[in-house]
Amino acid sequence: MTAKAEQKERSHETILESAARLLREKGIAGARVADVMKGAGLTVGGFYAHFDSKDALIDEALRRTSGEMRQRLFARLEDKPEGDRAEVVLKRYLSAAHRDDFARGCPLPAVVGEVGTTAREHGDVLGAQVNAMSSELEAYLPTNGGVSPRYLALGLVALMYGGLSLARALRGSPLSDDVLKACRALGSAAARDGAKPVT
Amino acid sequence: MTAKAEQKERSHETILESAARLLREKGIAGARVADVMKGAGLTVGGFYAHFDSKDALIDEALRRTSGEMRQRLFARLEDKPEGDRAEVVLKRYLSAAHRDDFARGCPLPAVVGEVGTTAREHGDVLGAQVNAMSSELEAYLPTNGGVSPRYLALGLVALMYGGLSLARALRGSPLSDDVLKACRALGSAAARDGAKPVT
DNA sequence: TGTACATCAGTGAACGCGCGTTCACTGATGTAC
DNA sequence: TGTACATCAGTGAACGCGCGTTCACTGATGTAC
Repeated sequence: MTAKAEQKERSHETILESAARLLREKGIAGARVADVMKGAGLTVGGFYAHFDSKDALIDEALRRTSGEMRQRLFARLEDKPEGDRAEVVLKRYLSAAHRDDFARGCPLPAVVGEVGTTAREHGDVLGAQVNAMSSELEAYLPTNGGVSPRYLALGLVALMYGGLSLARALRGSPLSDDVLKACRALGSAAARDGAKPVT
Repeated sequence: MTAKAEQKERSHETILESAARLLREKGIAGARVADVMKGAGLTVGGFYAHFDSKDALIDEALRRTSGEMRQRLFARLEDKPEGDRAEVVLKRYLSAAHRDDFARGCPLPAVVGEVGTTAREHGDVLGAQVNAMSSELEAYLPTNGGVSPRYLALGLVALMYGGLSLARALRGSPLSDDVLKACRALGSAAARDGAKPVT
């Protein structure tokens, strides 16, 4: 590959990293193309040599950030006793550190609301990420409850996302820490013992 | 009161109702002032005779819609056996009907993400609404679990909000119904039996 | 190896558009005498 | 009761601003001979 092409690849990667950060900090609408390029040390005009549109960038950044998040969330679980692993995941996700680390954390709090209202076009990509997260969690859940691990995992993902999302929106208020703590308690019980069937 | 003043009050109310609908359907940024006024049968220019700013309108609409939602959510519970009431609330909130009824449903899915990222100025109003919802739910929860009803209620609010929010973002995909069902299962078990303490 | 031309990553200004907000104006309602 | 003036809810156009996207251009890199 030529030096020119290598340079372009590096720029593409830098732009994507900048977008990944801004997407998590400011959401879809808040991640402006000009700001993304500035964050990558470039100017606006060059953007369209790297991505077809802002929407294409958002899709790619959403996949990237979700993947990164899963890696961090499920990393180094072999050290932990088998029965504790789901709880470890829950505590990592619902920690004050994760709440405060927008730039490197889970992208869901920044994008789910927009996808539900004004950014429906990212629904498919979002669905795939939610499904991937839930599937990975499922492997660490007990099978002794009345609810299948798949449903238990989906419920826990909703609980985790909901708790983190509220905690971020309410950060600065004591309620924020309370929400995290409450979700850890609720989630840990279910992750350990399973959940009962619903009618 | 003069007929003129009465007319103005009616207009104020109509504008607020229009805003309440648009806020829930399209979020904070998506609820444009011009669209709100058009929805009220008026033109843009008159808006500032009724509200100081768009932010003031959003705050008022957020309080209004949250209040309405609580009323519907906790209505007619006297008919139900005491031990079933929290589950009834959960099922109402996490129903497909509620997911599909943006205009009259819970405003949280449309606003929490924005408040966490680009609309911090509504954080206080949002916090008060979350607190009100949790407090009202708390009254219907058992005290026999290892976790206080207050924490159990906060966790259930996060689960409900998270489940509805994801289900709305994923509507159209089978995953959407699965998320609702999973959250009902997880929530019902906790609402009935309490939850265990967390370390 | 050297030279002439082609390519193309990135620049910076401009485009069209839509937003929140302002403002001069209108005409129906209200008030003073 | 009638008349002259004041008020003010609502109109519609304009303002300043920022967005995503386009485009003519630049200059370093790559290619052909």
